[in-house]
Amino acid sequence: MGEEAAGDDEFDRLSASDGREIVEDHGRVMYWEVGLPSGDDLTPLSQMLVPPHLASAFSVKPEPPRTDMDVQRASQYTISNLRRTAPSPASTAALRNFSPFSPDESLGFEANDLVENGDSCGHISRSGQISPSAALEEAESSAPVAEDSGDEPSSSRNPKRARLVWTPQLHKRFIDVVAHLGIKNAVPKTIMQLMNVDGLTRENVASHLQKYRLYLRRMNGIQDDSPSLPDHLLTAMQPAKKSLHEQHVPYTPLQYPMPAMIPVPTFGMAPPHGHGVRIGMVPTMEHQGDGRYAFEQHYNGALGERMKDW
DNA sequence: AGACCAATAT
DNA sequence: CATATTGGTC
Repeated sequence: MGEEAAGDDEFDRLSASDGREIVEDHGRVMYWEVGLPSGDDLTPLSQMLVPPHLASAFSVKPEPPRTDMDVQRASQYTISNLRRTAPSPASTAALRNFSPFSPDESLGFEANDLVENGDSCGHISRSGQISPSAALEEAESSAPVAEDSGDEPSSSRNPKRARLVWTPQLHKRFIDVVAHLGIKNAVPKTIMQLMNVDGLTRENVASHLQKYRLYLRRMNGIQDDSPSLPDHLLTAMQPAKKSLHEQHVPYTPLQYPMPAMIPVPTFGMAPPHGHGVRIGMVPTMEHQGDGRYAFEQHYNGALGERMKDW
């Protein structure tokens, strides 16, 4: 795993409510934009890059139109990779924050996007399609949010939360956090806090943690590395690496400042082979005494990929 | 009261 | 099987 490779210094808070302005803390990012064409000079998202006739002439499949959400997602992915790649000076120890986009404002847009795209599994699955393995190892993306479309159970104080689906991204976050805290500190509440995922509850984490522990237990009992065990699974589930300094990790280090990940509630179960885009609606929110925000809901990351056997 | 965690329920 | 809920314990 990337271990603590991801360091980065102070964090830059990219606040792009609508995709353009990049506000950040120390003017660190702005200069990247110097000299770049302005938005008006760029090709509109709606415009096809390859003209239809050319596409057909070369048997090129037309690219699905991109939406702001797509762009943001791609941007996050890029940032996330940059962070991991860039060797961080000293401050390696503590994993740093990364906060692609401000969570706040990001509410409105995806709801529509999702709705309109209803079934076009095309773009939604993108994040998960980066390649199955990639999805498990890298990609961090936000899950689109879907408002309960025409759902009754008043969105407000609905006591019934939809079942959370631990997508590979969510699980990855979980693993990262657990790995970062020692086994000692890896308890539900702390994990939940560090994961910083909107709508994720302590109960959700506790349950997952229980399962994870069982997995670990079963895992080291059977050191057998016969033929099975698909690599990526191993990678994903590897026992938390104890860093040399995990002993005392109050809170700080690993932090996912923004609630980019969104739990994916669903009602029905995933069809045999994942693919349908399930839209879960989640009622409401509510909250734990300490610091978390309320929530949103969502649709399923549609990554057909589920965690297979871990 | 609140958090953990294992057991049990859905 | 994956998650949620429960209940005993600290």
